[in-house]
Amino acid sequence: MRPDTATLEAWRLLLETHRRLAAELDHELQAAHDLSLDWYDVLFQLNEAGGRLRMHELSEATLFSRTDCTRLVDRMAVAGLVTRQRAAEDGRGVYAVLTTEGKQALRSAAGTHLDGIERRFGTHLTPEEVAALQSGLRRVVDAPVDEAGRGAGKI
Amino acid sequence: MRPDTATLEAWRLLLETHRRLAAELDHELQAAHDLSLDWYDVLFQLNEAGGRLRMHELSEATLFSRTDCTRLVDRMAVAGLVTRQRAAEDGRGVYAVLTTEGKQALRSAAGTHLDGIERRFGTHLTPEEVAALQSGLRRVVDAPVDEAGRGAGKI
DNA sequence: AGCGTATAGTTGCATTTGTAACTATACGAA
DNA sequence: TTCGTATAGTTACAAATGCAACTATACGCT
Repeated sequence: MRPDTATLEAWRLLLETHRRLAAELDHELQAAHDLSLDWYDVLFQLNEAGGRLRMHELSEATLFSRTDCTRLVDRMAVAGLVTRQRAAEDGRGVYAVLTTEGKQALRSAAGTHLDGIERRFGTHLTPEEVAALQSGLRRVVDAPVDEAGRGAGKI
Repeated sequence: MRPDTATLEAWRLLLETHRRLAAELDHELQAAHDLSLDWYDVLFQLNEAGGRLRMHELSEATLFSRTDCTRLVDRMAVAGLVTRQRAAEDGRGVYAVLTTEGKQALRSAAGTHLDGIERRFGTHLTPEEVAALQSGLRRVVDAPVDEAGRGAGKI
């Protein structure tokens, strides 16, 4: 089945919105706080989780690959924003832990970032549009990954 | 000004939708047609433009940097999907030109790709949600880049 | 206990990307 | 005409990425 033109345009706009805004927000954050959007995301997710996450949980939360997380945490540890902590209950495991410095970095960057989101995104949308985005994209994201249906067609 | 929680969630969902679907669509296209999403986008934009574009126009259309376009066209030329053509009217300029092979690659990949978009995106959305996405994101994307307003606050 | 398999995380290598510098052509003013 | 500046595109080098291989620990079964 093919998408109608409205759906296709919606998808293209989503791509374009992402590319533009992600780049702008990233530069903004970088300029103001020496923080990439990726780093911000890591800090944010760790904070949401109460300050620490196992590497694989961080990977799930951020949607970065496990490899990416290893290296992201490497660099952020050098910058003093996180530390590694061996998991006591699982000899294989490692926690990525938010440091005080990391928490501060997040707090001070959050202002800039949230402003940026509102200014570039929020202000242009009506409440109805926001609601539609939320409900629609929620369903898209929650949909099972659909390994089948590749060439199967309908029953 | 700060975004309310609904706006923020909408933004996070947009990010997540993009990450998930872009990765899946990319893999799907790669598996079925040896074509990355980036290459598809280049082919698509060239085709939309009637078969050829100046490098900087391609860059605008695809939102890739000029550097990226140079290298993208390099590789796609090796693969035979596009050619370079010096611009007669401007000695500095170069056209990226879709080859017959490129056109065919696009045609055959389009089926897979459009199916993928419908299956992972379109089917999960109501017509109202699609309309809201279209109108809302259109406004977001068309908004002027707003160099000011950084710390200016309201008048 | 001992073996086979699964999971956690890291690392090596080839590829890709981003930034800034570089070459070449065009354009506008003196 | 010639100089200064802007634009088009490419390239060099450092940094980041993806994939597959690798190490270490855990878990289940006999």
